[in-house]
Amino acid sequence: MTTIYDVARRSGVSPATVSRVLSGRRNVDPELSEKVRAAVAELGYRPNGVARNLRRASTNLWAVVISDIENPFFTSLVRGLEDVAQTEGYHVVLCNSDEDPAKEEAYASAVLTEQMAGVVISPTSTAEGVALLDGAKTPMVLIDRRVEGVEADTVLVDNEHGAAEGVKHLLDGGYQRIACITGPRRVSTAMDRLAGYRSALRTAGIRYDKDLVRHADFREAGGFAAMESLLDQPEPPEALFVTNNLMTVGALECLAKRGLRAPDDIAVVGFDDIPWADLVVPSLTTVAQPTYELGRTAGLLLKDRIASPGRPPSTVTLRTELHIRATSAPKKP
Amino acid sequence: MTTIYDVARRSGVSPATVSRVLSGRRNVDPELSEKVRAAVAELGYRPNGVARNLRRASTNLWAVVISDIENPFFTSLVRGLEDVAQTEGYHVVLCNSDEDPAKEEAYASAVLTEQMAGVVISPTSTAEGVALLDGAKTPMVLIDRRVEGVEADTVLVDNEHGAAEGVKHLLDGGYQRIACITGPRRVSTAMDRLAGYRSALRTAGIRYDKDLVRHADFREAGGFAAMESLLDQPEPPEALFVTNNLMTVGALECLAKRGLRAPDDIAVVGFDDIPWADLVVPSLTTVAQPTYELGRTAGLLLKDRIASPGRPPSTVTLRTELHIRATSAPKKP
DNA sequence: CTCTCGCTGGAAATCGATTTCTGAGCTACT
DNA sequence: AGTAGCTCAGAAATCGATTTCCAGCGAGAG
Repeated sequence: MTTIYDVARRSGVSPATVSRVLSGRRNVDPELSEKVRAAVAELGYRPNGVARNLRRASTNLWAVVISDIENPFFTSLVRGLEDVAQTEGYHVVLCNSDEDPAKEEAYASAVLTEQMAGVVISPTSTAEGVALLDGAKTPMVLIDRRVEGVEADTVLVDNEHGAAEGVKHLLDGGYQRIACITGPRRVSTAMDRLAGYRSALRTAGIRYDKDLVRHADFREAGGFAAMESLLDQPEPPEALFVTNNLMTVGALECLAKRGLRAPDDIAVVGFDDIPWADLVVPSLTTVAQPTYELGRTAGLLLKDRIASPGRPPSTVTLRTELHIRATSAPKKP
Repeated sequence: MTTIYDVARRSGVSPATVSRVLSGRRNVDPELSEKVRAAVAELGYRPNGVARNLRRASTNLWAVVISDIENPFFTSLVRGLEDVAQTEGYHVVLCNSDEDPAKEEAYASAVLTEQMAGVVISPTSTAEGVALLDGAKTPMVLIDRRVEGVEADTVLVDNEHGAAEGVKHLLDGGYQRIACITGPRRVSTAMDRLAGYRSALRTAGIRYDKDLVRHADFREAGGFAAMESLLDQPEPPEALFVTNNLMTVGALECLAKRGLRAPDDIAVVGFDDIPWADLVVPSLTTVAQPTYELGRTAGLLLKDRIASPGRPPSTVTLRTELHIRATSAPKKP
């Protein structure tokens, strides 16, 4: 391993000068500068980033803590974040928490010991990791979910409005008995989207019926089970609103298993787009989140937070977009 | 920031002893040990990972260099890798190369300056990054593609066999004029899968017709264009084999645009599974790669390579699996 | 009883780059 | 001419943990 001392010796200057030439932070005699560059090239010198990090007391790493990179919602988000990171000179460390508070905390702990420059995190329900990071004043951006009692930059989508729009679309199609499968009560997105569902019903003058609502776990199996339970009722719903992509898939699988079809047997609108939704037949109507933008915005906020740690936290709320496709076709008379 | 010296002072021992207690690499008097632990707890001490990395001359970071995390093939692979990394105490740094040799090289360079412990890489066609890493003797696992002239651990799937199986399935269904859309000539997977296509035809006694073959870029737009060009021929094909997922989607979009349907107008088999393929109607027949296993295997190889850098490189070849669905239904008489 | 071996704890060196401090040399102004 | 002020190069301190080296002590063998 060639060090800065080797380069210094070779070019007949001090290590300090080599450092100054390479970082360009101070004027150096062009002649010496040239010698240093030559020595660097000859020796194939490459600075040791770890040593630099130690001295500078910071790294160029960002962590992104999400529940599962296999969920398309997160992969696109991570892509947006990575694009920002790359242009800003950071690298992204991928952390799958699987919604497990213990894993989240382990990653948060790693963020601290490895002195990472910042974190973008989608908190688990208990958010212990968030508390740890918040206490350590690590630059942090919350994404997708709010956390009570934590003041941090946050990027959200307008869940309530998006959900209301999706449900209103079903109402406009003539559906009245609309069921809702949402997530755990402790997760802000689940509650916000449920609120949107309720507000759309209220606006349409339809009474809220709690027998048409299920709280599941945001996973495929949970969506499947919730759908079964809804269909097993004496009077099953004629339309369905599901508050995330995995549960939507679970619900659709349940329908397929029972030989039911959307929209003829039951109309469906799902939150979160799915990849290549246009190719699916019948194609799925979704409340699409701007996932790439979510990640990109988080990256920009994180960059700003690192640049000026003192400024008050801001919350950015992005709009969802209703993608009307086949599963929500108007009710036939 | 509390350091090991603070802990040492507080517990009345030397920093060396604190280090020994925390790393557990040498026997320490239980009484001192207890004092140290108490001081650690009181001060909320957390070791500085960067300092440790400098002294140990290694980090606990793995880089995974892929073309695009938004491609489901890679997201599942990355997930498999990350699971191994986590159990082995490493973190995964995500690097999207976008098939751009310059980006690949920039990431390879970062791997070296940041002293990362290892790399899993899906090489771009020119593989300059791979050459750089290979020259620096960085522990490295090649994934998905072979690289001429580089001796490194490699994880592949049996592309030729998988492709042949997919094409044979079409032949068995009574299709004869089978087209193939494959990738760039410089990419090993494109050529291996094309070879599988040819060998299946040969086995069936069908002459290879180069007018039925297109080389595209492994992207959606390329698949779309290739499909157009195939359909615009005087005698269009009656079945199609596409060698990756994005080009398959492009080809299907082209069919949809022209009002053609699979399998009635043209039967389709695609390489790479797509998420929730079962929900798509008509569902797509695919030659599925064990993507999660690919990533997991790469992780295990990398771990072994780091543990024993001297041992000869090995290549692991995993099997593909033909998922027969609707788009390849047998030809109707 | 003495010598050696083994075990433990502390002092100090070490990893490699950055940065502060110091001093030399030069300019410019009084 | 003398001095204040400036620029720039080098010496040395620094970041924080690890690890080598050494000293002291106790046990066991000869």
